[in-house]
Amino acid sequence: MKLEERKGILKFPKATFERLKLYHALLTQIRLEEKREYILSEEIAEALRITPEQVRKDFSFLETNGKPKVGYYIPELLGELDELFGTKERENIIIVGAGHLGKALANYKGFKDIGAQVVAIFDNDPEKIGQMVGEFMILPLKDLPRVIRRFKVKIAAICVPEKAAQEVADLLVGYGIKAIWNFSTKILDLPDDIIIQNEDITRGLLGIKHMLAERANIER
Amino acid sequence: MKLEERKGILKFPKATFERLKLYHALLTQIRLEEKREYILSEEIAEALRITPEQVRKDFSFLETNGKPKVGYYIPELLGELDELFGTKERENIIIVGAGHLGKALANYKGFKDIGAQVVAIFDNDPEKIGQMVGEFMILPLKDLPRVIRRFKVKIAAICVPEKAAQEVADLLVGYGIKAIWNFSTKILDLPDDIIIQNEDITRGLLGIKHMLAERANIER
DNA sequence: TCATATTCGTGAAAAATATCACGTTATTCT
DNA sequence: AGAATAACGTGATATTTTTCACGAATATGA
Repeated sequence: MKLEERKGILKFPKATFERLKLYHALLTQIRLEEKREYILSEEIAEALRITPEQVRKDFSFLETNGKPKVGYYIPELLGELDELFGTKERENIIIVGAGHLGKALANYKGFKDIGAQVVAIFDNDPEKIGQMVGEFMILPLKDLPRVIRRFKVKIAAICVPEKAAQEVADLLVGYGIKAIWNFSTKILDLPDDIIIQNEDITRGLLGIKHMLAERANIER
Repeated sequence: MKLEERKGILKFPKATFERLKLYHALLTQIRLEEKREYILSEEIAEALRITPEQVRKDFSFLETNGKPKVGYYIPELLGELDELFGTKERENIIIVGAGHLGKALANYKGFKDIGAQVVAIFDNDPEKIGQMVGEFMILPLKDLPRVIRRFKVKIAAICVPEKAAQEVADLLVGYGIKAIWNFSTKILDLPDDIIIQNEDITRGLLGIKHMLAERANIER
């Protein structure tokens, strides 16, 4: 294990970091839905289908401590995770592509829980430009530079068809975008210093199919 | 390393399996867009931001061999991956929730590339029932049992608001659904034998925010 | 044809991650 | 208050995954 503490910022194992996101989501939900104060590692583990040991080990990288027989104090734990993920620091994002997917994103209400805020949605279809999506008016691509500058946007969600994705990504990078949140299935070719997060949903489906097939095999 | 070969079915390391999905997506794209026959591990690695050694190691679990100085023969490689993922065996899926997200899924054309097929979309809003989404008419939830039986549906995509997700999931499981493809942010509580694939997009955004913050730190 | 330059294939080593085991601590019950 | 019990914290161990290093194979060009 090779952890570094640099300028007070704890570094987590990558795998732990991934699970911290899950804990954050779970705890955020519990806080909204239930009026409970404490949660056991066992309960978290069951909800996320992992082991309690894993949960406790992950939390050992945090400051928050649990109490034997009682569990972790949810407000404290969630507070630390919020801090860690910077949910208080707002990051502005733009959406390119106002199809169903782009509209779904534009209407999503959960961004504020993770410190994000949609500031505009774009499309190049003259029919769509000017229409409203929730609180946003669909803007033409030529407005991209202005909006990116005005709102200091670093993150852009790409919701255009596969054929157009690379072109749009290049455009965005040209305008100074630092991270591409890619909802198209196209595997983008971009400079190394540009962050790419692919949300290609078909991967999840392949996983499901494989598990179903595996299960069918075992049962026979 | 502890691999098993059981009834002719090779078991892969889990991490390798995840990357095989990426190779499959990349090669599928290349076959459609370009007219090339061979690809180097180096090229694959660059596109996916991993190392060529990793690619070659992963492929070492497959039958397909590459040729030094030439690379891997794309049709053979893709053929083996298609076989592995069962893209020829069609799995029927239903969509519950005809909001923007459900509609986006219903209109997605890439399912056939991975051996899946949407057969119906459902909603409980009387306003929406009967409307068309692409080629599908939105059906009421009471039709669920009939459709599930008729099309032998094992996979259901949940595209309803967070508040309704658990209830819908329970309903689906009651009707015999085996795998839940969860597009809501709700962390579902379901029997262990039900496969759950969460597509909660906010996790990806947390990752982006973290990388941006990390980068800003390094640069200072 | 032979030398050279690439690129593949894959054991071996290193690194990362998960599991185990058990001491510690907080609560509950008598 | 003291004993019993349940759950946390974490070093040690086991497993998984990645990286390294180098021999083998293939194309290219003199």
